[in-house]
Amino acid sequence: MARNDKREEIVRAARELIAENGFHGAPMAMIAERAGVGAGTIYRYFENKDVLINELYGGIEDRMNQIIMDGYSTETPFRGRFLHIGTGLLRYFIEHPLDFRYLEQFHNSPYGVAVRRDKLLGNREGGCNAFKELFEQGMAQQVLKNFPLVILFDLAFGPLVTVARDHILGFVTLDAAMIVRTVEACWDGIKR
Amino acid sequence: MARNDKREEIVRAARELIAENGFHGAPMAMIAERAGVGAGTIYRYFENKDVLINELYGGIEDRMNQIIMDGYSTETPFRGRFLHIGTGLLRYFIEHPLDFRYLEQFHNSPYGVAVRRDKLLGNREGGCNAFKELFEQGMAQQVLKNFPLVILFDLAFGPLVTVARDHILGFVTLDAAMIVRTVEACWDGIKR
Amino acid sequence: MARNDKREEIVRAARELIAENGFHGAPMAMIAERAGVGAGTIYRYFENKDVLINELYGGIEDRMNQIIMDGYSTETPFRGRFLHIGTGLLRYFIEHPLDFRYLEQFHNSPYGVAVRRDKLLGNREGGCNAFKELFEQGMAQQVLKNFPLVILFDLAFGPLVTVARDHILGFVTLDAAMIVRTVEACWDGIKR
Amino acid sequence: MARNDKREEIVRAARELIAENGFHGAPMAMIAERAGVGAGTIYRYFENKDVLINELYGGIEDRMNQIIMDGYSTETPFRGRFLHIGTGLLRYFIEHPLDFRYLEQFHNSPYGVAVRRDKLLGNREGGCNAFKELFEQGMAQQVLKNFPLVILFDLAFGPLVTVARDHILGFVTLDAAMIVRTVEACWDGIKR
DNA sequence: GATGAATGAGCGTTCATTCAT
DNA sequence: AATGAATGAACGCTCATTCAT
Repeated sequence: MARNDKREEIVRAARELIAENGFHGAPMAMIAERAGVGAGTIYRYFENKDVLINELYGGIEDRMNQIIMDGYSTETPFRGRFLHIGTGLLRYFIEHPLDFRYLEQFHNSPYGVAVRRDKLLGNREGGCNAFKELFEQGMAQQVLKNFPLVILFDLAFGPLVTVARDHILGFVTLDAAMIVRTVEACWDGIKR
Repeated sequence: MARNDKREEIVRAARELIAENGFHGAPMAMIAERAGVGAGTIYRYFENKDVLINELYGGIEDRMNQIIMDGYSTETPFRGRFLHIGTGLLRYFIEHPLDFRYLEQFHNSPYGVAVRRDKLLGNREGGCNAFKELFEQGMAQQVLKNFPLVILFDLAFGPLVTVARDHILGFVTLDAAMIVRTVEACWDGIKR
Repeated sequence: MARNDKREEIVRAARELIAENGFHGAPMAMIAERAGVGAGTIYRYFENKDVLINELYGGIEDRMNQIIMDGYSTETPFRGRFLHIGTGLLRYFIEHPLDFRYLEQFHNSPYGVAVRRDKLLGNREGGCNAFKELFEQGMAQQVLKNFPLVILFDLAFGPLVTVARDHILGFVTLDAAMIVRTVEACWDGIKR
Repeated sequence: MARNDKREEIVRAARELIAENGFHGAPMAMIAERAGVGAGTIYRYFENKDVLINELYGGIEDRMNQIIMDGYSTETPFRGRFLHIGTGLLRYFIEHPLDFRYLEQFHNSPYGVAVRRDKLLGNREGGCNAFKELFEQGMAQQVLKNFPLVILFDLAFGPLVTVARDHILGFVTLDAAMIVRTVEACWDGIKR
């Protein structure tokens, strides 16, 4: 197995196990076994479990941003841009429940807080920046309600995450139309 | 220390530690130490850690419901009733950050999922029933958008939780006015 | 409850629980509960658990000896005397399975060894002395095989204990006739 | 230390401690210490304490059966066959006092009862089957007293176990001649 | 570089014993 | 005298991490 393959297997195994069982349900030995490598090998690629968890997070976020931002254009009117990102996000969650579960586990840990702080301070790249720009422009042009940026994020993101969770847990089933309607409702919440 | 004081100390210590560090970061021995009791003493009041966690949750929920529902009247128009509950909830979260953090930890665990399922099925008492009634009536009277109840919950609750978290983590600071404006924005999201 | 009643209740509860569940399955708190007394009360009557266990043993042995030796006469010929004691013993075991189980638990512990040592050295009273006398006389009069006393004990007692255990565990069912035949077989083993 | 050595050390330490102090007197940490390994290491070789206890038992039984049955021939007359097995057993006990004490502890536990049940039902291999065959044939050919098989076992085994215990505890000392005479006495007990 | 056996601190929990009431 | 709440050492077991091979 080539070096990169090995790393990839470790990442895949860790994501699966953590998403399925939480951080507690994913001991390093189990990750190693599922990845088909030795337990010690993981430590050649990741300094320790925390680092693995953080890198895993970054990988998911990157892939998610890429998919969401595909076809995104700053030429589109505000509402369309919001719907693009919002539905993209919600669709990604639903189509990648393992990633979603992982993100939830992650955000509910000390690291999650640190990462979120960096994001809000703009220290991190990603689709969030598109959101940030969108919201700042939207407020400047009086299309959006005048709120601290963080709250605008929460009004827009909050329901999407919660809805995705309920879909994945089986409390409700979202089809394409419902996804759109849900994101439209979020828009109603933030638009002036 | 009287018997009830001791129990209260255990509950306080557990809530603090779990809120601050999560379930993993709150070993029974540490809870006992912070409560100023012996490790075995906890088991006189709670059969095991799971029971402690669940009772803690129940206590928080009860207190929260009581405060939120105080002054609530089904005579008030829909919007007013929603604002009453929504601002009550958000205010409670902000004024009881430990409770809020605890609830977050709890809902991100297998127990949390089970509890949420019961709630949705109406098997549990509490403020949620008021919400449920409000939403069902609101939809029936065409005041609210027509959505599955679960999604309506998410559109209304999701942002409040997210906003509360950001306030508590210090990413934004909510004053009384901002609390109201935030809940009003949530109303805009669900109203027809 | 009078003092002696209380002591008796503790003894009864302890015997039952230890016989049923072994020493591990009989915590002091459980004994206290079944006896209907406070946990600390036991320590007014018995210095600690070990003392309780030992006194319990003595009580069982005393009662057993009394029953077994009832009607025993040194006038009877050797064989009859052996059958009297042997069948008495086996019958007692079968009719008092709790006592038997207790004795087994007890003998399989450090205390059991000490007690057995005392017995063989003649430091303890009881039915054993009758056995001892019987065996010593029997050997002197060439009715019994010439063996160290200890071995004669073992040849005579060993099967009775084992048979009783198997009866109580349900591996075999002994009726009155079988009891006699079993003890007769033991006699065949030791007689010259 | 090689892998097999380590396993062997754990087995040795466990057998010693359990034989000397019983199951309660042999905590896993103590076994590990005496074996010269870390506490967690034991769990690489044995799933849990119960498994360790059972495997230990199986190992002892296997070795014992092999030694006892060495040179055993179904051509030999009944008495000779019984003496072969009986003296083999007693000699094994005396020469392997740790094994003997271990077996006693084991049989006085829930597992021991289950194992004995299996043996009686013939679900287990080993020297017992030779005994069983011997007894059944012996009864059929009227050489042995007519007893339920279980009782015949007890009459033959019971004294051997008891004698071995007394020898090991130092209450009596058996030499080769005394071993033979003891087993002969057992034969007298079961022969017609 | 890769391995996986070995480690030991730390977990949740039990229970004989004490002592304030 | 009697209580039973409180204790904390000790248990079986897990798992992130190390290091000899």
